[in-house]
Amino acid sequence: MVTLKDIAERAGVSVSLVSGVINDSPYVRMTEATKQKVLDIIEESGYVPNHSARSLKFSRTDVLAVIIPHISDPIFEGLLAGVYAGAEKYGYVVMLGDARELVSGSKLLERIMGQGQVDGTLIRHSATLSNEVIGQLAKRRVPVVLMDVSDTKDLPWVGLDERNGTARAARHLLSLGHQRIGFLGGEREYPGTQRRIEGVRGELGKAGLHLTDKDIWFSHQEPAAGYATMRRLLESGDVPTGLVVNNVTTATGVLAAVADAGLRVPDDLSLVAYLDYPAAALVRPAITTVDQPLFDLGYQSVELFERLRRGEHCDSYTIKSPAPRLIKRSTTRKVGPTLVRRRA
Amino acid sequence: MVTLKDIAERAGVSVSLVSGVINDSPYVRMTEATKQKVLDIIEESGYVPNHSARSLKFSRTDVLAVIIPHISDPIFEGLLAGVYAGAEKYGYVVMLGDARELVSGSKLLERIMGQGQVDGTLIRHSATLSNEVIGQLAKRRVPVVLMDVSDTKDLPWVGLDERNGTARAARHLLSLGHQRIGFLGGEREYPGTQRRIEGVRGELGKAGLHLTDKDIWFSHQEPAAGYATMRRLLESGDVPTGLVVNNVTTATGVLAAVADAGLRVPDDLSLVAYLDYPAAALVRPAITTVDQPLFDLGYQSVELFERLRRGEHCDSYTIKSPAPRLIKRSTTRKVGPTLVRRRA
DNA sequence: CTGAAAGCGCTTACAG
DNA sequence: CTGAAAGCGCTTACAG
Repeated sequence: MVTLKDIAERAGVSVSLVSGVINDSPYVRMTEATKQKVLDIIEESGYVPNHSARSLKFSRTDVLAVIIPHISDPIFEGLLAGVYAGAEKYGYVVMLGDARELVSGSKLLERIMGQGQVDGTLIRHSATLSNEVIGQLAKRRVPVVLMDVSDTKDLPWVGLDERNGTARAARHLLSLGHQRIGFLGGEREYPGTQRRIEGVRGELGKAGLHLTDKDIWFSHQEPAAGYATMRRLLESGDVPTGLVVNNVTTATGVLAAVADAGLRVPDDLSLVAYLDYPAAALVRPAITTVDQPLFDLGYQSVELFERLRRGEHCDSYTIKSPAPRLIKRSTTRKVGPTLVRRRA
Repeated sequence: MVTLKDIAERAGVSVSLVSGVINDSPYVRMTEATKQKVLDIIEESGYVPNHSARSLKFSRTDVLAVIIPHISDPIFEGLLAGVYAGAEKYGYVVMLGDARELVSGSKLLERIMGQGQVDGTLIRHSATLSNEVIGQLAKRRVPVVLMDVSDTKDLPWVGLDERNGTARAARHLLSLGHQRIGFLGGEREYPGTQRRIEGVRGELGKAGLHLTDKDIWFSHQEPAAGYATMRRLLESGDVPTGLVVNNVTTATGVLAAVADAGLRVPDDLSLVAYLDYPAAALVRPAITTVDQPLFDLGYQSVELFERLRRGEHCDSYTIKSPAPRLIKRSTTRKVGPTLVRRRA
């Protein structure tokens, strides 16, 4: 391996001189000629500074750990794109981890908790992640930011306007004449779920309607869980005409369950999914969704992290703009004759 | 930050002694009592060795860079699970990168190419990744392994039995009476695509049939690309009765295009997708797929990497077992009357 | 304008 | 059985 020392020898100068040219250090001065000579030798030898040595010197690793509930869930694509963009901007490389891997004794946790391995951690909170782990992280020397609204006072966070998001979904259903609207999806323990339910409840309240407990169906996020939950809902025999599903990933399973029951969307049931991703437009029926600025969430989380890291004081906050946007596709329609007949 | 020196002082011993107990070094001996005392102090002080310092000393980082064409594509879920499992086994943490980020000048490339930043790189080859980048990587000091069959002699690889995989798909269609079978998906420049086409072609050949060039439709992998390509196929007015789609992700878009054209799957067109993921069972119609051992591919790639890293000689190879497995769901059926009528 | 030295936190032969 | 010293590759005040 070629080192600074090698370059210095080949150039006939001292190592500090070489280090100086690499870092454009104001402390070390040199003639333009020697600088160029050193640069040429670096170029031809393919020298790259040893990163571990710099890490040790500066106690910074330039790696940012990013934990999300489920790596391969396409719902996180936008979020990750934002995180990667922010990371690139500030010179970080991201170490992506699955929350399910973040358990006691795992290498991942060890690394994140250890010293000198990562400069900080961004976490998309989820029910998968125990409060114990969160608590441990909060005690770390390096910043941890939650990419999610949170009830924790210990950790800084940036979140989406969840209430407004599901309220937007409910409003759409209401405008289509739906009077009985249910909520399906989300884990009960997850703080975001409560806010999403409140969003629907609040909107129904304005219309003089109610979201009753029996119309709330908690569910894990995977399509298979959505399928199973929707099946139970259907078997209960007491089905709302409109459904706010949290979230698109879950919705694909929900749609399959409806189809298997011989019901049609949107003729027999209208459905709007909270959160959007491109594939929602490419299933049939295409899913009506509420789009939220997930890219911004990722990007701004890195920004917040960076400020924290520089010792600036930062408050947690909710991204209010752009506001949640309804994307009308094909899973919602006016409460119509088919439905009425069926329910009669 | 608490260091080795701090621990040594608190325990009243030398730093080498402390280092010795941490690493169970055979060079440094101590009484059971002092060992326990040191261990207690480490415990109570929450000391964790500085990773950068160890990296510098051992010139190893314990991080493995893993590059895939598209981070959020669920098709890679199994592959990643295998990689993560292997990484955990050998004590690596993974730095996941998107091939689309791996461009000249990016932090990601810089890190992967640099020294002392990663111990090696696993790459899922793709058309996205230029040969130039691959070439640069091949020159690196640290091992690079391709998680894919490849034509490169420069880089070690482990791959799937692509030919046999698509042959299995074609065989299924043939057994259902399909006589004209097309291939849709994959990028022309990607070596795997050629093998997949050969798989279909070979199987048709055995049945005395042909895969003509006009029944081969290249496409990018995203659903939207599958949609656009299928649309063009449909507009050509000359549609096969059976289609092998490469791969499931693309297939979701293909199915939407078929639905939008007012055609039904499998009544008007049978479709089998190459490669499987759980969500394929949770769309309607559920997609008939050919499952391949993607987890094994990821896991074994780490194994190969590890052996390489230890200086052992390793040949590239194709995973033949378990053999590709057909998962019959709802996108294929016998060439039937509907189809005949339509084509008449 | 340039070089020698100390130090980041660790490990490991070596001397006592 | 235990400690002092050198060294991994780098950067940065400091002395010349």
